[in-house]
Amino acid sequence: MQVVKSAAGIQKLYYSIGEIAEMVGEETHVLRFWETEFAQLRPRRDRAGRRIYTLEDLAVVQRIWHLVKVDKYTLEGAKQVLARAGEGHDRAALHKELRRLRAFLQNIERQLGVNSRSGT
Amino acid sequence: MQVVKSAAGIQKLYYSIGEIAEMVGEETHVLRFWETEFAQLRPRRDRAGRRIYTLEDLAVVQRIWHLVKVDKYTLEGAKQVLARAGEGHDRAALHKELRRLRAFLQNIERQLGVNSRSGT
DNA sequence: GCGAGTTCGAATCTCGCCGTCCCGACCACA
DNA sequence: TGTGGTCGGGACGGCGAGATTCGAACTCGC
Repeated sequence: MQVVKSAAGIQKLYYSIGEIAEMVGEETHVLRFWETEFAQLRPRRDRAGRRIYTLEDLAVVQRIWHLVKVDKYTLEGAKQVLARAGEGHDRAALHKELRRLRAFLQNIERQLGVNSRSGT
Repeated sequence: MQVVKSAAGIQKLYYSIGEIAEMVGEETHVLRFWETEFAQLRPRRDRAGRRIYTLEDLAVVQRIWHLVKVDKYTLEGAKQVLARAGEGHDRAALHKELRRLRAFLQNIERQLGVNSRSGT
């Protein structure tokens, strides 16, 4: 707890590997290992070469943690998911995709309404 | 290819473990192993005690195969997914969930439209 | 009814993913 | 100046997910 002191309610800017490790309930060496595996996890360093994690970095760690420990993907599988999530940063494409999805859901809903038999 | 002979275009009723294995590109021993792991995969047996797979069994095998080999879940993860997929057969609940989802998507879309700055 | 092929279950073996452990060195700060 | 966190690297380890092996049973074409 040394990088940026936080007065009441003020968010810290950076966190050490030990703090992050504790937050997600893993050991520091696991975080270091994940760092060798996930291109998305590349915290900056301070002048002494030590990792400094932003809240964004924390989010990435938590994402990985969830994929691996809760969903139970292999690391390879988690990489795939993250890589895929990294796409689609185009706003127009997102819009389009959302519209498509909504139409799709609406369609399902319609079919559920009309077809009252539970055909196999 | 011995259980039920298929004339042109007629679907067979049952498939042997060897046939199923070939269809999904795995060895028979893998299917036997998966059977010990997945409660959903319990093909019936013929009088001699040999497995006979229906198309439904095939679908389960393919589902597992996709989860493990494409999505790259661990077996444990694939089990979770399958178990979860087994729930939610209630039509009303589905309706509700669909409506919730549509509203959710609509909301995202609205925010995308309004907020033109790429925050964070 | 014979040989070739498939399947059976159980036991044993293998391999590599995913960490663990250990190390000496560095750095901060009290 | 000593205590504690962090650094990277290399050796080590458990175990998840198959692979292999076995003798025995069954089926099929002939």
